[in-house]
Amino acid sequence: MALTTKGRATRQRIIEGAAAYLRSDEPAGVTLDDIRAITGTSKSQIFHYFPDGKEELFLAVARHEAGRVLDDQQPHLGALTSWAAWERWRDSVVARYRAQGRHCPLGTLMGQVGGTPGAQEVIATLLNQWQSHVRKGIAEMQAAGLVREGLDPDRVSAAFIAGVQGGVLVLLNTGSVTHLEAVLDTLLEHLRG
Amino acid sequence: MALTTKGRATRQRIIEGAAAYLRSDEPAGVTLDDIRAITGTSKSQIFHYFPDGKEELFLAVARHEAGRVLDDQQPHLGALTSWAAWERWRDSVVARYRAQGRHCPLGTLMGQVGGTPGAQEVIATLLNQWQSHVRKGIAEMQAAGLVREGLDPDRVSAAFIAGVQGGVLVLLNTGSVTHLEAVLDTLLEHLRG
DNA sequence: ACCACAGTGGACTCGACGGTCCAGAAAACC
DNA sequence: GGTTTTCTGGACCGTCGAGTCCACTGTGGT
Repeated sequence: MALTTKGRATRQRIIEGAAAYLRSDEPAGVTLDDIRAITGTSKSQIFHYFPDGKEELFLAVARHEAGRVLDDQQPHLGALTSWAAWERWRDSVVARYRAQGRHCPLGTLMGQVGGTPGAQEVIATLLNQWQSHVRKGIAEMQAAGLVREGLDPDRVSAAFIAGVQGGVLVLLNTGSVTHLEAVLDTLLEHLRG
Repeated sequence: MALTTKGRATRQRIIEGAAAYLRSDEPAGVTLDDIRAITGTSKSQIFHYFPDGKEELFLAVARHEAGRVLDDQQPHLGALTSWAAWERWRDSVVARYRAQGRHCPLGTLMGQVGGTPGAQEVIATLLNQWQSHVRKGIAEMQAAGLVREGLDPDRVSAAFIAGVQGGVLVLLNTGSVTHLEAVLDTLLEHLRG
């Protein structure tokens, strides 16, 4: 599929429009027709740019959103080299998900193309990158002698990832960020030793 | 709706059949027709016993499954009064979800009746009960002087709940229990001080 | 100017699924 | 035993949403 300038623009408009839509309203369940309406396109355009239809489109949107997840935590996530930096990161995560509230673009997407290999790959990649940032942060703190020696960066970073995911999950269901804060603070306390 | 003995049996058969189906196969997405086929009932029976249709039925199944979640952790979850008991609990949680693998009956149900108040209430109740068991365990360990004094049972139990949820979420996506183990072990280590 | 191909609109098909309806079987109750 | 209510089977309906098709328009190259 050779895309002209106009074509690329339309394709991008579809992805970003869908992403924006997911981030705003939307209780649960997006249809191609929703996206069509939101982005001011026609059926044929969607299938022109995403020949495999729903799955291909949703995966593209999911990748787009997955990128945002990490971007929204920058620059803090990329430089966890001091306790102050860790605190800032903690705050940015809490703020981001508090703002997002009960909506979860990625969650909604996964609800529709969940089981497919492509979807799992998107999530796995996101979690891996996320965890490796945290792991790197722990290792650096360790190298600087700021963290108890006995800690396994692999294990603790995995705990952070699981904790954040769970905190967000609880937020999605209850609307409260206390669990997210609790798990982050508890793990940070444990890091401090 | 006055139910006869036969009626109660049929109603129960529908709920348990649906629950069993969710626990076994099922990639994502259950239909009333699936349940009808599995349980050997007819359309009219389903709407006879669950007049509000899909939502009412799925909520009943969700309540049924939510009960199992806690039951499967007993008797350990109810008596977290020693480190050995905590270890047994940890193992039972890991074992339960390892066995469950990538299926998540409750998750599937939530994917279909997710946003409704009823669904959120089921989840909120489950999380509350779960957390209060853990909180009680922490308080008892504290009272027995087995845990560092400074800990806030509320906060740490919240962290445990978030951690387990997140660990399971990662398991669902990646198929690996390492995150669940990591977060449980890290939090236990933190409890030990 | 022409032509080939990308881009666009929108009507249409087709299947899936939730929900309705009614007629008949089986209990329960007197 | 007869009547009333519950239980059951399954045909039927309406809607919604993914994906197809084709006719038309714009664009870029020569």
